Amino acid sequence: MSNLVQEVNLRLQSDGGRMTTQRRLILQALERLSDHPTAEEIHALVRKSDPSINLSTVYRTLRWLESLDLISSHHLDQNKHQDRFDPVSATDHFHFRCEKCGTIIEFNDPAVDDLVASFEARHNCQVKGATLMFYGLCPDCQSKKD
Amino acid sequence: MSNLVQEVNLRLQSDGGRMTTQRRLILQALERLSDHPTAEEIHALVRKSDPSINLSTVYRTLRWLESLDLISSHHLDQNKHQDRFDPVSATDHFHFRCEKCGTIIEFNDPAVDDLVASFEARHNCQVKGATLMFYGLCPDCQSKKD
DNA sequence: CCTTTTATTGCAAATCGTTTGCAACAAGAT
DNA sequence: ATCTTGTTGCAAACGATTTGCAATAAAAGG
Ligand SMILES: [Mn+2]
Ligand SMILES: [Mn+2]
Ligand SMILES: [Zn+2]
Ligand SMILES: [Zn+2]
Repeated sequence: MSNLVQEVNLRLQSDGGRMTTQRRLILQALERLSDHPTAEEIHALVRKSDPSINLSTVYRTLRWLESLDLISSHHLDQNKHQDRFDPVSATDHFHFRCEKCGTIIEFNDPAVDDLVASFEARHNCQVKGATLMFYGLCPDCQSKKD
Repeated sequence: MSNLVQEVNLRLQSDGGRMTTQRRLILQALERLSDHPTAEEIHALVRKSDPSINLSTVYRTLRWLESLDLISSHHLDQNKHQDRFDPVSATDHFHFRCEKCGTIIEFNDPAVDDLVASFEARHNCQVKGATLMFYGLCPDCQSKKD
């Protein structure tokens, strides 16, 4: 049984709720689509196993998983008002997006914590989360001609 | 004459195009609404001077200004798929958003450049832009009871 | 000035991504 | 096997933004 399915089963035991075929399929899809799929992309994949599954069920399930902090969502595309889902919780990891081919590279840097600390000190704020995003050209797209 | 209006007139001279009353009003609104207004908020303000101005004109003008790199837009609200416009170009400045009252604080930190440099070196990428966003509690909301 | 050209507008309708109400369904407890 | 109620599919509503098009009005040229 997949990792996410297990994790969800634990939550269901403590919080109540039901494991359904739809939920199982969506969780499995999230694990296969490790990149940052849209709801439509997840829908397309689960439909291959169960063509009757509805897009609204996909959305409901994704939002539910988000509220459980098992996945997260971001606005990764600029000029697109579309959520992309991250099969990984909001643990601090950040994104680079290639403006040419759309590739997403994930990264982490402990120096962000220093940035946060410095900002908190300067502005007397309490920072609970951060999103950091770089845009530019990936190695492949740099070498290609324009 | 306002700063933005002047800047736009320069662009019109070199690139062609027309200065209209609608554009002038939208530019002035952008200067007055220094916070991060939505298109609707800008529309509401310009309507006070010219009630016949249409929301689609506001959008068209904002997107045009964005393409000229005179303003920028961000997804500042989480869980809201709405653009907020920044009367300032995409010069590197970042945002903190209070999760309780919605206040936006702008800040800058040269250490972000180091972060970028470090990422570029590690991943052989060329970074052209960055967005950084913190969420948490502003000074006021920290002191208030929950 | 007046005419002409064409960039820009207002309007209504279309589009995109997402959410919601509700009756039908099915998980899983009894 | 039955019952309860959480979950689903469907269709419709929704919020934000964009688009096609005929009407309007800048500003250039006479
Ligand atoms: Mn990610
Ligand atoms: Mn700003
Ligand atoms: Zn690329
Ligand atoms: Zn606050």
